[in-house]
Amino acid sequence: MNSETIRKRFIEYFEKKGHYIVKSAPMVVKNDPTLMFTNAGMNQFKDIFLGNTSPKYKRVVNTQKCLRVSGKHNDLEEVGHDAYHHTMFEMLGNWSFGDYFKKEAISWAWELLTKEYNIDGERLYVTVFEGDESNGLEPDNEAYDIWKTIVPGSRILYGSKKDNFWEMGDTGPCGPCSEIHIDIRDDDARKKLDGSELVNKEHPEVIEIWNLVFIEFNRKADDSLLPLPAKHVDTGMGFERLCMVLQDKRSNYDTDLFKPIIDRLSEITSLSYGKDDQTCIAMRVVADHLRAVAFAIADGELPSNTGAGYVIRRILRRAVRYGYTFLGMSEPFVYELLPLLVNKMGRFFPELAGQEDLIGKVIKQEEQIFLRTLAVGIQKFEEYVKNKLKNNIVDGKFAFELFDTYGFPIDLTTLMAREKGLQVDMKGFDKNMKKQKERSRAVGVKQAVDWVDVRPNVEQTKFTGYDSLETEAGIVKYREVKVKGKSLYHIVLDRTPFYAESGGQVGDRGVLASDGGDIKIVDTQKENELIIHIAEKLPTPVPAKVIAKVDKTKRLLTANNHSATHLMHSALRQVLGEHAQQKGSLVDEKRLRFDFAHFEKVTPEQIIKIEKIVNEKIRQNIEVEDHRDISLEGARNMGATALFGEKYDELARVIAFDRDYSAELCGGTHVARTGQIGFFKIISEAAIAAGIRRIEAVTGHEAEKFVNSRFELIEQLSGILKHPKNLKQAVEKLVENNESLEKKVDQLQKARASQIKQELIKKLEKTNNVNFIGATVDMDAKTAKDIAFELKQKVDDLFLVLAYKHNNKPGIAVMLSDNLVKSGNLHAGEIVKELAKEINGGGGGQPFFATAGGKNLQGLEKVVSKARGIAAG
RNA sequence: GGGGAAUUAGCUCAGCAGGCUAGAGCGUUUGGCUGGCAGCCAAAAGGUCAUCGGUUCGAAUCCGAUAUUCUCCA
Repeated sequence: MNSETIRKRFIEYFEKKGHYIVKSAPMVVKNDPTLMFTNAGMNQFKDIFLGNTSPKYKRVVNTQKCLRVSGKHNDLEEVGHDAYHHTMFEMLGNWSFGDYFKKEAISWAWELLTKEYNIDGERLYVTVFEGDESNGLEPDNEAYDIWKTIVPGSRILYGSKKDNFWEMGDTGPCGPCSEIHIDIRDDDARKKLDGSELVNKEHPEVIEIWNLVFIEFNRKADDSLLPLPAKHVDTGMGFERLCMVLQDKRSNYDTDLFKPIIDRLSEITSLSYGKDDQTCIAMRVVADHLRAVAFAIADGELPSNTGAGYVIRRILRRAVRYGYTFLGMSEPFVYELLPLLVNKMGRFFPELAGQEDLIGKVIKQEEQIFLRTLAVGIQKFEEYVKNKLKNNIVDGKFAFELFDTYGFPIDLTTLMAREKGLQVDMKGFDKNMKKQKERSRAVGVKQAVDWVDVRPNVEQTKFTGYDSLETEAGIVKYREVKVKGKSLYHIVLDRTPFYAESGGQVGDRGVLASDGGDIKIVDTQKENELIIHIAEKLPTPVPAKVIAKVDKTKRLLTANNHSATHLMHSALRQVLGEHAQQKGSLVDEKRLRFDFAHFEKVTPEQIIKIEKIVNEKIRQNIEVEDHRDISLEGARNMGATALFGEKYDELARVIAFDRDYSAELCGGTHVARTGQIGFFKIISEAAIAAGIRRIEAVTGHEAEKFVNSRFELIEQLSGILKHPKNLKQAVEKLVENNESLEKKVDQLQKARASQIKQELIKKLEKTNNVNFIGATVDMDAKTAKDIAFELKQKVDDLFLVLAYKHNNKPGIAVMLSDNLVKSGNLHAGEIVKELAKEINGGGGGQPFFATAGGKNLQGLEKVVSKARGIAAG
């Protein structure tokens, strides 16, 4: 059975049992401070479990793209070394939100495995929760009794809290779970030792394939458990592992999901898979990481040097590093594997197939950048070995510097050291690494505190901000959050006009007014579906009722920019082509920033065209069409632009300005009529990544200001030039004149210098085989230096002392011919120090040329006479 | 969000225990030689040493801020 069929069967089975099919949420998580990437199937339903929102369907089935590379689940360093760890994987799941519970979940799981997938039931073992006294939890006898009707007791095992009690995190929904394990050993091995002995014992052939979680508690910050009002089922079955079992393989990497990629790798590298250990590991690493990176980019997360983008960069770099070290690849090659992945998964995940070009380009460029980083690191290493190596040990501090500053992987340093018969001081490296981590962790620690409930049982904040900017509201709950020792307060209301940051639009500011005083809201953020008002101060007592007022000016200006963004998005596609899709955006009250896919610079002509179209639409004063709670299907029929990597509910909102021109799925706030935007002006266009460009633009008042400032600049320039008829010509002429004048000044200065030189030569005094020139002159240090160097070329046996005055400060320059320095035991630096005493100063320099500065102008004459004395010996 | 590093000619970089009035290779231009596949020889042009400020007699070099880029950690 191939992987596509396996996935399809799962989904269709539960669809038949009344489950609604939900699309995989994007792998990259937005609006959740605790999570960067989706790391479990339940992530997108978290709000339902937490009671922040009510489910639209009680039964749901899905396959979820997951990435485990950071935080609690970090599998990155494991990947490649065994047959089953992955960074990115799919989690198949069926869900019940307050609907069916243990009985159905268990019997359907059994039926699907043994009937649909034809797995031999004899090979399956199940586990149930044994209870835990410290939490006062009973054994899960209910699950045991249900299983007892299906499998003999000898194949039902009790498991500990570690294996059979599932928790979302330190706090939050949790409950006992029941796992299904499979024994895929051969018959001989099974006869010798019963599979039940090997369950949960890390045996590679007796493995868990499905976890059925029965969520019934909420874990509080004080570690106590509260029963939930509704009980839920959350199941997760690793898709890659299931494919391995059903395709009768011993490694996930032998399934049709990975084999084509590994075969191609074999071709490219001319190395065979399955022989050398290092080669196999490297190929698995590459095959796995390709998937993670490609899907992340498809979800809109580009490699970068901060946050989630940095994690993506690291994954790709790990692949390149293994390829470089163990597969001999010193040119980009990962991107070449992409078409195979698209061929395997592109049909089910259109975001992948639809952006193949872009993903390939981004990967290729990223590979090139990293190979360059490696080359620099190798050079630094060679230099170090040549110049600074002591006792054949590579200093840990240096190894860390290579890693920390130049991004050179430590295992490559070790490898290169070994090739030269050197050792790396790993203790020193670890010590520095530890310091770095402590530094980072010391700041930005967020303390999670439980919410203080003011009025429980309010399900979800009602957002009223599309229609009004002021509402009476009640405070539902609040909490204090400490960031960097500073306290911030999070407030949740039962209804609010405040727009929380999302879809690129910044959060609202404003006040919550009450009898007890106003609460100033500095920002509004979303945590999943929860709208959080952020304040720096909270009055005591915390008022129960407030009037929530949004900062109107900021909101309106932001709306201008947001609507203009939509108008521009359509204009971009019209001018550049349909590929110019949104890749990111930021809208606030000052400007709009828009990133989109495009492979070359947008020409000035195209910019003008885009501006023209947008301004045309503004002047048409189009009324907004605001379709709320429209079905996804309906939105699509309207021709609404949906974006990859955005998470949308089943019910969407469509914002249209002239339906044929612009219709987008959008949750933001917009103008009532486009005329309100006033004027649109692009102020910059630049590349930000491979195939991604960024436009910044302003609207209304800001745009006016921008144009005016340019206009003013021209006026000022024209004014400076006394308002010529043709400004451009006048400037050109000015530049020309300036050039020729500069040349003339140059000539004159040279003439003057040569005149001074002549005069100085006239003052030459022959004493003691030395040609002494001493003079007090009026010039700056630079000129004195110039003259000194020129005289050195002209006069043999020169002993020159220039005592100069500039800006009412005295200075001395001493120049000696080379032969005097060599034979005469003279040193300009020493001489100038001695002379400087006369002007209350100090100085120094090289043996043949030195300078000094001081304070006493009166001493200048003395300097010359004293110098004459020295020259005379 | 925090730490480290880099920024010098069109390109790639050297110079950085303060002081050779800023160098190399490639590229460009000019002249000469030469029957090619990076031809050879000679010469020239090309630099606010990222920006701003400070220390100093003197800063590409030391210090601080800013910008951009790289990089590690969270």
